[in-house]
Amino acid sequence: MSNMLTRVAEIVSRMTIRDVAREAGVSVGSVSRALNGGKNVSARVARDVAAAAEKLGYQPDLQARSLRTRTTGMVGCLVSDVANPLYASIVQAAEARLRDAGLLMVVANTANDPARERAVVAAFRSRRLDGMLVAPGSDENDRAWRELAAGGAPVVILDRDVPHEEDTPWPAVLVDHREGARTATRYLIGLGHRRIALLTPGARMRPGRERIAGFKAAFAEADVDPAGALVCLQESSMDFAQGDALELLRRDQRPTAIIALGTRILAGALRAARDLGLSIPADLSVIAVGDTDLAAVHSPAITALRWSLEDVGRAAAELLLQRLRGTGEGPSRALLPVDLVLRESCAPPTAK
Amino acid sequence: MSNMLTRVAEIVSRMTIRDVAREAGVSVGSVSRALNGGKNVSARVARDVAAAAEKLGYQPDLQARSLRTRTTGMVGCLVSDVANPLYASIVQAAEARLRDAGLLMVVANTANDPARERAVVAAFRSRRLDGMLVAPGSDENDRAWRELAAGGAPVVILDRDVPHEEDTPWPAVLVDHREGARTATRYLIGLGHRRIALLTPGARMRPGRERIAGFKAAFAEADVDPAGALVCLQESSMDFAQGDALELLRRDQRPTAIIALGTRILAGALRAARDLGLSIPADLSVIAVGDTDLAAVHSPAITALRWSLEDVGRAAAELLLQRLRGTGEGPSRALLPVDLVLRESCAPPTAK
DNA sequence: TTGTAAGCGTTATCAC
DNA sequence: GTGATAACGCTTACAA
Repeated sequence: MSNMLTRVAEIVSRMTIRDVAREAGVSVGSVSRALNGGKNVSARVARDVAAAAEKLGYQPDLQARSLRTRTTGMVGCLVSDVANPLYASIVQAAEARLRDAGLLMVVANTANDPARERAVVAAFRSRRLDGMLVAPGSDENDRAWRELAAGGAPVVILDRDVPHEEDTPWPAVLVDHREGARTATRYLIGLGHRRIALLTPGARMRPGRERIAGFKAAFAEADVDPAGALVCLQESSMDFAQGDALELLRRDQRPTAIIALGTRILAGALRAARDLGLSIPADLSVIAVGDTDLAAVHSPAITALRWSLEDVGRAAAELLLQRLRGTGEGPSRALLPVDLVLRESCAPPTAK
Repeated sequence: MSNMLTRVAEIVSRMTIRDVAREAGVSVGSVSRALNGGKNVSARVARDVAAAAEKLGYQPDLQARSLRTRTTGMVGCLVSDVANPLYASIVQAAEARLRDAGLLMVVANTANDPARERAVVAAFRSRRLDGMLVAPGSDENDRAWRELAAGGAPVVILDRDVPHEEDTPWPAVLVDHREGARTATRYLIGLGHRRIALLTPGARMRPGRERIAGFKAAFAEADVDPAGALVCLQESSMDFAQGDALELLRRDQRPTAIIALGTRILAGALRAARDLGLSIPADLSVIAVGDTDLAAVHSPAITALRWSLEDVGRAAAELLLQRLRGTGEGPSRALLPVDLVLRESCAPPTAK
């Protein structure tokens, strides 16, 4: 019994810097200096302190250190849903880079709920996180953004247009969805398509808005009838997309090509095509927005717009680190390219 | 200029409990009591303090509070890769539950590197996190697990068998992969299959080991030739799986059914079948382990083993919260079921 | 009920 | 170079 208690005590009671100081026969100040900078410490003290720390299994309390240094070594990451592959890869890459820099990452999902966003921002602020990566669910949540700015900690926005004070845009990593959509659309128009449907979730967020803009821009440039540019706003659910696509493909003047976002909407469109006996690419050309497993594995393989989520995460981490170190400003925004990966799902429309 | 400075000062300099005390005309102790328990405070003080806090925009420094209370309000989550959909959903669900309980979650990816695992465990410990959720990349990393135990903070293991001291198994959330694999195999045997291939990554981790055990158990129970149970260890790469499956399906005595893990391996197997002109399910039956988009959307739709990742995350969070609150032990392990979702990819083998 | 003061474990500022 | 000692912002006995 007493044996057990001893063991528990051994395990639980943590060694403090004072214990180390006593063991090494020096002052706490010396221990701190020896363990940190290594500056202004004699070789003897350095050695004794290291030995004592090792012997006692001392591990500094970073929590306490934070109180003094006013830096927590943690950054927050606010996304709507880490389980969404789109965010998961970004978070993954950012975390890797930040951990290499010795920082821990705190994640919080908001499910696109403005109230939660505010709560998370407040929580991050109260916990004094050194910085944050944010991908809000909507661009409109003024109270949250004011809080964000008031926090004083560096912030990097992930592929969103968050409103800002006049002349101080938020540092951000942006993806060039507009140019991507334009390229894809131009490609389809080049193949001879004149009625193309863009299946995308609402224009509430930057990526959707930019895609729609690029889509329309391609039609305008090519000088073809803009009425052929069919924008179909989608809930991000497979069933919903399937229903919508069915309706769309049954029309008299059905589109001869579809540009569909992500896994769910793409899957819905593919199912609809199958249900109607339309073969790809003979009867219908398809381009996926975002290169998912499904696009790559489907037969025929689906031509897709691809951008690097890892790059987004890495760039965001880099931007944040730059601000944290306060080293000469450098660029505060990054615009990442989108590529069109040609596969087997597009062909000229069959004459009618 | 001075205007700007003032504004910056307003923004950056944080209000402390002393500021609130001064503003409200009470002592810091009273402020603390008023803001926390609300116990032993007169209505007047409560009102004045609330007003002062509101007016000054006071937000308590949770970092400082932690130092006193010895609790950080944060839990760590160690996984090999949050971008892996398998973990992403678990992390998502756990985070949701924990945040509801007022806790923040710190994530760290280890890429299955034992050294990183140790580093992460140490970092979590140094930061004095209240508890942790752990899914190691391998069950063998003794130094890390000792550190983990030494930390003293409650730990919940995610679907792994981490070695433990004699009589104190780690609290854990386990998935019944063994029973799942057994059910799937039994189903195929019932359809008449006698040569079945199990494509799964190594047996280094619990899920793989359990699946193999269940697979073999089904053969043993059914009293059919155990030589028909083909275990094919896979890298988790599509190309590799495709090559392997090709080799497998070209054999004289090729398997008439395949059980394949996840998206990548499943995709490889499907491609191999297509390349060889094998139609599913006429020539080859297929069962997916894990219900992915690919399985649901493929034509024919793939019969799959499914378990709830959300439940894993939720259960883990629940188990951890229970320990954190120290409320009477309760069960320390959860075993979650695996279901077989019947779709269109399985049929009796064609006579040969 | 309220105020005072002693920490929590560090780091940083001083004299020496 | 080294050792006291004062913060950091908060909670919590303990006194009043």
